[in-house]
Amino acid sequence: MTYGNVLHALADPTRRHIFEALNKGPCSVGDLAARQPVSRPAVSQHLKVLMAANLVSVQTQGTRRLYYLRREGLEGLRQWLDGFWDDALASFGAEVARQVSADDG
Amino acid sequence: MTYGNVLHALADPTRRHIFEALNKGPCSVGDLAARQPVSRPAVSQHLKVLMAANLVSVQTQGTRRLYYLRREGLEGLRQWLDGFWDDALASFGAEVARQVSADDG
DNA sequence: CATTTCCGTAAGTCATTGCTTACGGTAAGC
DNA sequence: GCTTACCGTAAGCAATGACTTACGGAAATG
Repeated sequence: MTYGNVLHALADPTRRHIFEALNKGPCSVGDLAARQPVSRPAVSQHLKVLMAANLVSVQTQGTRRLYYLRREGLEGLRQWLDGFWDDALASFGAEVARQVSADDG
Repeated sequence: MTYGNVLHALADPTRRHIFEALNKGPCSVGDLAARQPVSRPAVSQHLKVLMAANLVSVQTQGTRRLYYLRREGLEGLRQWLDGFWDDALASFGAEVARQVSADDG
């Protein structure tokens, strides 16, 4: 479920651009929007989705709101991905795959 | 770009279910649809998307079409994820983050 | 206190998309 | 050859979503 939100959040290209931009360091919403081909409210809405996925966080600084990246938010997705290379699952999958390829030869 | 397709493909819950089901071994479209709350054509369309993302592949076997998982399709996404923990980027990000937290204390 | 800056949210629009039913096409069985 | 099983695609529909403009609120500036 947690990696579901992450996948959904990172599936959008604009959201990925914002996320990658924040990887270079914290940034305000206005500066973030200036480097995107979309309006500032659009960026704000995207940040809301990234927040819900625990991929970014905020820190108010005067009138500005500095968003920064949260790499921990990627952990769930990473672990889910690693699961596909799990030894037990891989060996089982390989065995079934061998049965399939057996029809070929 | 390649991980973009993967993220898009895996963002849909039904597609994830299909993908995870194929992780247990190859399966036909009908059997796949029997375990999903959607119709068979829907599964077929989802498989088309997974194919475009190089996440699955097919092998015709009589009238049946056995779909199987392709773990290589996840490599691009995995590498993209690993990039966020890259030493250089991380140190740079940490430095900027330190500047932000400097305002706090 | 009035103004400016920076931002989040509401409302509305248009494209995307996930789903369905209907159809056509290929391979096995009699 | 006809039927049956299995599947991909087309067409249509309802829902989601990404974007815009308009508005209102909070903090620095004078």
